[in-house]
Amino acid sequence: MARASVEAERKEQILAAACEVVSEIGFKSLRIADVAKRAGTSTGTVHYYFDTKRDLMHAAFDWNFEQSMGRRREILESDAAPRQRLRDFVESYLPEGDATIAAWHVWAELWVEALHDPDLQELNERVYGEWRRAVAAIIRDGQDAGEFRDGDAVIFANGLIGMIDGLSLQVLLGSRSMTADRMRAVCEQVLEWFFLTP
Amino acid sequence: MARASVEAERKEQILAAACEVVSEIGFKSLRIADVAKRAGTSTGTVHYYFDTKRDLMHAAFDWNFEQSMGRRREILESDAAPRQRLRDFVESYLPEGDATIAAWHVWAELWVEALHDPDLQELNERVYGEWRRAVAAIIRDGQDAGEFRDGDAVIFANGLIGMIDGLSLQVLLGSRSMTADRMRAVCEQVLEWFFLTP
DNA sequence: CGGTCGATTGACTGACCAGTCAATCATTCG
DNA sequence: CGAATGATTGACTGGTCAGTCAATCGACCG
Repeated sequence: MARASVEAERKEQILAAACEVVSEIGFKSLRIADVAKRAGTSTGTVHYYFDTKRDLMHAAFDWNFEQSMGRRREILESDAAPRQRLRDFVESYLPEGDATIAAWHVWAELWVEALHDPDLQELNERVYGEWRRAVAAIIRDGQDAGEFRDGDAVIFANGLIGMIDGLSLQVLLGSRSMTADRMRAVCEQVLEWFFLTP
Repeated sequence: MARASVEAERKEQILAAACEVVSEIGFKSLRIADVAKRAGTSTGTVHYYFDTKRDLMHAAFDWNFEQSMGRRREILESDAAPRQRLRDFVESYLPEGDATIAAWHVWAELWVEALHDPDLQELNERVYGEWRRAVAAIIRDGQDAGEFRDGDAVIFANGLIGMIDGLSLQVLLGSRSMTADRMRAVCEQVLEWFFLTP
């Protein structure tokens, strides 16, 4: 059964292609034919692995998240000081560099699609939960170490993540008043207030 | 030329209908026929006033913003204390109540559409600029009155607005962990840190 | 070698919908 | 009244595309 690997490999190709296309032209404009072309295959093959466009996109959104999380595993599992870990985490989400920007684009498309799709809301909930837990854990570590301000870690985490999402959107929109550098400055300022300077 | 008023009135009907439909089913699923039906007219009439779907949606996004701003004029121009004005402003953006939620939906659709449409990016830039100026002005008032923490008012404004955007998205997505009430709590906490308690 | 079956292809179809247009209606004005 | 012009209608068209399918390929095995 050497062919079992073909399925996984081909699916991965197609999902990566789907994410690239979504990031470049948006979900609304995406055609199965675009994905097939990008994946170097035919529309028939795309449909062989994913019954409907909706199935394909759900899988692609899921895959996009797994990839993003994978890229950050190192930071989250690092044993650096809480301050550094939180700084690294925030830095890694700044919409800079092709991979990060593309992942943000896909993520933004998911949000809007999810407004009218309970299954995607579920995916968002799961993913957002992972973020929140990861950030809250760092914050609790920092509080235990006396490095961070006291207060409800979950509220801090929600505020920080929300801010990152909102600012990233503006950066992605090419705002002249909110560039990645300016976003970095805002985030650093917020972290500064949050860190206790003994 | 009594008929000049017809144009404005009909356009308004159509734009309002377009926003309702976008908010209910999303831009991607919106059909001109849906808008026509909602406005109580025909597809022909919609096309009589708006050449293309794109024209219609741009005008609708614009209209949605004007309406939102209109609903907040009272707060922004109030002569209440800066603390109260900032609280009222934040409160008015919580995704609660049909009108506010619908406006947020439309706004979210604009964001994603704008990722691939420079004209809409321009609209976002204009609108976001107005927000930022309004909030920064309140913050400066508060700082001058010695009620708010010192620091760059623009950075504060950007951070606060970004956070509101990001949190609102999660609320709109029906997140169990981010309800309007929880968002209110996060915002209040942030404002609390920001206000000086003499 | 020839049979089996997973994988791949792309032409095709049926549904959908933005935008057009010829016809009709309504208001104004000479 | 009866033209002229603005407003409205909805049937229709042309193009688009998701999903289907019959044909083909090619790896593996007996």
